[in-house]
Amino acid sequence: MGTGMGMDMDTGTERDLPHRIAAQISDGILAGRHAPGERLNELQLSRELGTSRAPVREAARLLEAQGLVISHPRRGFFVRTLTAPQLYDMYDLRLALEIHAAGQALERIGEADMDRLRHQVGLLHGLARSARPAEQVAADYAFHRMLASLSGNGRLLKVLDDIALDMRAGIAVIGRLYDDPARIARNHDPILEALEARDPHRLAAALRFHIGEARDRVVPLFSSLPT
Amino acid sequence: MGTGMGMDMDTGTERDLPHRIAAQISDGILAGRHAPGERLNELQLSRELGTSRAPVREAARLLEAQGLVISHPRRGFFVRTLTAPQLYDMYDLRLALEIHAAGQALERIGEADMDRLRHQVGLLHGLARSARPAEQVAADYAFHRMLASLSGNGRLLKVLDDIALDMRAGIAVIGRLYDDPARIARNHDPILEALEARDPHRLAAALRFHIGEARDRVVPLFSSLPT
DNA sequence: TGAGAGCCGATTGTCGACAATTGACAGGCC
DNA sequence: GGCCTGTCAATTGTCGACAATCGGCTCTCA
Repeated sequence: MGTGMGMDMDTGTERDLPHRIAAQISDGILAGRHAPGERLNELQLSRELGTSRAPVREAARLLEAQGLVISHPRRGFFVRTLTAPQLYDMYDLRLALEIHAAGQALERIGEADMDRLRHQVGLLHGLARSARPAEQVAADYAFHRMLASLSGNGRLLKVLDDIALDMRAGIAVIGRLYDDPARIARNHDPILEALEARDPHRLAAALRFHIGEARDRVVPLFSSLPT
Repeated sequence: MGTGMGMDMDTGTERDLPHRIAAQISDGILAGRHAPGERLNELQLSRELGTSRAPVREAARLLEAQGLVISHPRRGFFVRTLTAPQLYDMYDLRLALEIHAAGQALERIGEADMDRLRHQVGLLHGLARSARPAEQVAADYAFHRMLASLSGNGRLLKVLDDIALDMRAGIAVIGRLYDDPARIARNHDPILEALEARDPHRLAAALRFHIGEARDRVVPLFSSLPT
């Protein structure tokens, strides 16, 4: 088993200005401050950030290669719009990656890791009644990311991170994704059980069910968007 | 099944200057003109390309997000160096993705597609005696990409493309990868047979064997590099 | 009234310049 | 002799400016 890097892909170094700007724009997109399809005005952004346009453009290039932003030559940078098939593809890809990652994780996982996973699922259950969608999404994502990181495959984790970011950006327009938090929390129990039983088959099935359900719930909802 | 885009992810539009520069740098890395770990001198590159440094920096950002290049703040951009575990991770990821993609492709594949796949494998066999490694690699890659594109998942194809580029860049230092072209060509036959038989299990096994073999051959070779 | 040509403000793409930082080199001190 | 320090060329990071281009608007004409 290979381990390209630890679970924290963070380099630890202070980040570049273009990277910080890219993070700012990312956050802006995720927070809904920039709607999908919206044009990113370089001059306006640079003024808001107190810099010139050059670092902003570099940040936009980072986001472009990451898939969050698309550049139309001579027109500028635009927040990427997601089509339903693209969203479906991302769920499909996530499914394949997470199942594979979980399988790998099974062979590397320790008791301390199991504890953290259990804790995370417990957190999910606790949040189920809190009616704070943002925290639920975060906790859900944290669990999946934790599991993926236990695969030891840093590249896989990076791909999943990119997908997660892209998905969250694209479906930020849908406010209420977590229509039944308790059910979603419960969907994580079989995953946990399969992990404890070290049963790769059940693990794959549980993930397939959970992610497949999310896909079948979100994609149709997304398809029937106003615009 | 979703289809985010066709098999040609090319936008069709004329490319940006930064994109063209990024392609140039990519090619330079793949051709071995830029060794892994080497610093990319912005001024020199811009002069060679007849532009200023701004588009070069944007190109470097594109490559950075893609993983081909890494930026050390205040130090510049460097061609990414690959470690053996990272290379292993890429093979592992490729394995998971290609198996998944092939499974999806099974349900969408037509007779015309099968013909093209057959043709490609035939080409591989023909090239096995040609002693032209570059063309063999290209033909091999073309087959795998074709199969992956038949999954209909554009995002998956993009990830595989990124990995392939990254891998080829990292192992460009190893000249002779195709020590036994005939054997590698033969490894594609079971894949083709499984496809014709519409047998997902055999298909997965054939891919696992083929890619796993490549991994077990390349990674140790890479580990024992001079520097 | 509707369509088309032409103008105009706004925005992008690129450039050259300048300040800040880095790594290397030479020189001095212990 | 080896290590530390100060200087210096080379390079990066950022900026403001300028030309090119785009989309929208208005004006004109049938």
